[in-house]
Amino acid sequence: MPRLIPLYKELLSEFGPQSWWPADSRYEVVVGALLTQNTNWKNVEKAITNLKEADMLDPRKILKTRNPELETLIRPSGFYRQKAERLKLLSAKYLEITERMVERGRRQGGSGGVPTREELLSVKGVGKETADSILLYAFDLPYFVIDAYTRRFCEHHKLFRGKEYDEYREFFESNLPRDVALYKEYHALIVAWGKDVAVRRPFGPS
DNA sequence: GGCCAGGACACCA
DNA sequence: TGGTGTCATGGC
Repeated sequence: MPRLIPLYKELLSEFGPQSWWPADSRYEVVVGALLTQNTNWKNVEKAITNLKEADMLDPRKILKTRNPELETLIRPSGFYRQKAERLKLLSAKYLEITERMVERGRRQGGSGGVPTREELLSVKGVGKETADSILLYAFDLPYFVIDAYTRRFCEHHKLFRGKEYDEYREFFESNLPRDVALYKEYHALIVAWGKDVAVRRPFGPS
């Protein structure tokens, strides 16, 4: 466990609990995960607010809406044409997953039918980071989310040096207890750290 | 007014 | 597999 837990405690005491993901529902997490791709979270908030005010934060309603209307609502999040298209694809998958979970629960009692990483990755527009964000923050499954901040964090603290997304993910997952709450908070804290570093040292890490 | 943000994908060699 | 172009808004 190369210093991951001590570092976690340092981050927690410096930045405090982040309590991610900021959302009122599971579907809102999914929507946010897609809209935040290469975009400032502030812009995503505007888009989600628009969807809420239009009473459109519902996968069935999204699927029934024409693209131009959807594009107008999510415009602040950028890349709005492709995101509108992909939000529909992801909403269809979301319905498939949640209906399956309900059915499985009814049949067997309890949980089951949760999404797999593969089925999320099969949706056009859902890459590894988005898939893992959904698995972790929307479905409480133990996948550690890797983003640009996480790579910088590893570089900065000389924890690990790799190139592939999954190399980083496996580094964290194999060196931390398999704890969903820990995964959630750790990733959020790394983002808080990354934003803080960006403000204090605008010309890059180190 | 330029740079970048909680990426993903297509296309090319 | 590695590099490059594309998608687009809003804040600083």
